[in-house]
Amino acid sequence: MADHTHHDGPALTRNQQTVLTALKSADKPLTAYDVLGLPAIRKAGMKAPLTIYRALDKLMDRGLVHRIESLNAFVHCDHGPHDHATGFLICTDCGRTLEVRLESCETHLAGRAREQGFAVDNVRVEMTGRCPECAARAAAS
Amino acid sequence: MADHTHHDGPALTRNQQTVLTALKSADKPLTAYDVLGLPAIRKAGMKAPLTIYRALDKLMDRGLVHRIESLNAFVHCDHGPHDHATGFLICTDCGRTLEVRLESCETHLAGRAREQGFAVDNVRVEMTGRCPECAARAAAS
DNA sequence: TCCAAAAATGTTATGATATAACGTTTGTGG
DNA sequence: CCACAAACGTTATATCATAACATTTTTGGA
Repeated sequence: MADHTHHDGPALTRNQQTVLTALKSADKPLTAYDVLGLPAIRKAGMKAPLTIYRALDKLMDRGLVHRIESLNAFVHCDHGPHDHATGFLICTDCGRTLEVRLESCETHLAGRAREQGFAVDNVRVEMTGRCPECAARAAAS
Repeated sequence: MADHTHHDGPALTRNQQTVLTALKSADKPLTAYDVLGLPAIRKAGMKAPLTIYRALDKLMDRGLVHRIESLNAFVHCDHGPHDHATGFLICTDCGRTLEVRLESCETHLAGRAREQGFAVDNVRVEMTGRCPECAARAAAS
């Protein structure tokens, strides 16, 4: 190995790094405008929505960030780079999400699609419900 | 049986019926604004977005219409009333969708969630790819 | 090194999606 | 027939996302 880091393309730009750090610091998915409103983002000089969306697009291209469609929000990927589909568990009480791998399920889903003659290239799964903490809190009340 | 129809609540209102008919006539999902722009809708006197959204909300409550999150669009449910989760196959070429039942897969997905202590109440699956027609057309070119 | 092409960014404006607030009408049960 | 709830109309506004175009930065050769 010639280098001490694993490369998947060029280094992140300053904007991209700033946005990624912001998402990592958040404990739940943030909308682009949530990100835009963060002090760290303003300090970095980012002040237009497009600036945020552009950084998010690049981060998604690399699989470092995922979009939660049903929330119009973005969350950093805590599973490291991966090829297979992931699903998200979204707590309707606290808004936090949990990412789950869908190894076998992806195969199953894509199989169901193939039965219909459909050639799948992307699978998205979002599940809503209560996270363990919120379920416990609800049970206690 | 006392009646010849199966009831699941009160009859649809005129607005709801108009919107449902519009979605049934469409060959792919429509956004609320797509619906708003249809001649049949204008003829029925519906002219504000909120009018459409309200009808769509009620239709979704009854399971007669589904929302495709990744398209911000709505499609009528051609599977009749159902409890279990459904998935959508979305063709990235023609924009048409196919609804597929997820009987066994839902169990699997919810099981994965339960492993994490998550109590799931809703599962959404959206898959993009090419429908049989578009795949054939692409192969021919 | 320096230049040219590509990528990223800044800035302004605008497009697309969705809901708040509030008053009126309609439908339904007592 | 009345009272209540649901649906509706209307206006305004909130929220999410991209177009267009000029400028700067990065990068990869000559």
